Amino acid sequence: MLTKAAKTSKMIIEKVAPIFTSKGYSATSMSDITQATGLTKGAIYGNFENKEQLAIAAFQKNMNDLLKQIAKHQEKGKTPLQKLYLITDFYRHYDQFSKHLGGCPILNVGVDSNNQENHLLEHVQAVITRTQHTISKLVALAQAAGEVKKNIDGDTFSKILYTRIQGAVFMYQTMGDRNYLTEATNNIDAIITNELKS
Amino acid sequence: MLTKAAKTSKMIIEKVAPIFTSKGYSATSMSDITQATGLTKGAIYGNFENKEQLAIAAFQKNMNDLLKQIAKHQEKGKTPLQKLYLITDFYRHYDQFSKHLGGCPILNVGVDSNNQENHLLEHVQAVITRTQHTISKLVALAQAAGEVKKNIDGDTFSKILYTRIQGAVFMYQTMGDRNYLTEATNNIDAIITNELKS
DNA sequence: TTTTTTTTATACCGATTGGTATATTTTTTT
DNA sequence: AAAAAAATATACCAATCGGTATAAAAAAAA
Repeated sequence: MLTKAAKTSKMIIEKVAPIFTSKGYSATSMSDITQATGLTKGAIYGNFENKEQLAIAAFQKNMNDLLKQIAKHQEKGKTPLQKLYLITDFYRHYDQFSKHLGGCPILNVGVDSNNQENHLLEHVQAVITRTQHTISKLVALAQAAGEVKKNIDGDTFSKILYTRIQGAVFMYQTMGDRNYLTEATNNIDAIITNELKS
Repeated sequence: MLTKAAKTSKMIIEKVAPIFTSKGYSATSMSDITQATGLTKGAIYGNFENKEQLAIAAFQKNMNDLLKQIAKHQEKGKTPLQKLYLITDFYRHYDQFSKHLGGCPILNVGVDSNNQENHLLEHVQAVITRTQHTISKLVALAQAAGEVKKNIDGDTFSKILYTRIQGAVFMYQTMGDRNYLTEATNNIDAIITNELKS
């Protein structure tokens, strides 16, 4: 069973995560946090060391949600190649998912924490590296299964894919036009079909 | 001749612009501004209505610098197609240029001002729209000159180009790896050569 | 050069910032 | 149910926030 403290911490993180993601670290105040949780500062600081640690916990919660959802979305695919298509398919409808996260945490926290004194950037970098690695391994599996050409470099492809998706996410968010997501994901699918597929 | 006031305003903007771009609106304080300019708050508020107006002026200064530099870089090209290649070439070395702007103002201010109460986002959107239009017109000129296939849609291409570049800029900034810029620009050049060129 | 206007510095404003000591309440353990 | 432990609320802290009234200084106009 979860202790009372653990439950409260979880509740705080859930309420606060979308605020940090949408407003950014600096623009999110402790009073935003007490207001959103219905708790006082004493309670918040009883559960978290300081604002930064809370922001890190919130980011990790977002990452957990995101990566879990991507993994779940891939379950529908049977072969590695199908799973690859399902990653782009996840981002095709990323507007719906990111909405309840308060925007894309990778993009928002990545930009927000750059040139800042907090340690959030390192966490963002770790997730990006990890995700690219996942895609790269998927390509390797697809190659082993004979679905993808052997001369394709998985690392290079995963970087291109990730870069293009994040570009589309940025454009979607700042222009408010989800067509950027559909255009980019459709285009990546075409690349997979035309250039990767054996 | 420039009046004293105009000179001071210009100086303030120049000193302050990279701070706003790198730290973001909310994390940039008035004391950051007085410190960077060597002036007091009285002088700042004598030249600018408030913090937001100063941030807008700083953003517009950055945009002026950026668009002017892109235009200048294109001068080396004689034909519309050559100018198109020179746009991607500018972003190939965008790390050097953006450094003295405090990062990419489009990316940083675009993300930072999302879900915020200030009016910066609208300015970012206007610049993006304008830039995409410039690229689109360049494609039309290249088509008129017989350099680019007639069936290419300039608007679609400019969106793809811009989205990919901003994705690369984001990845460069948050991963600290300028390879993302070279990879993306090389790849776009390949698309121009293989798919656009007639 | 004197007067007028503009620009800047000083000193302040109330509000809010992140954070904490302590008392009270609520859980958990016994 | 009583005692011990943990979690929360209250009240506070100094520092800083963005912003302003006013007086001194500097520039522009006369």
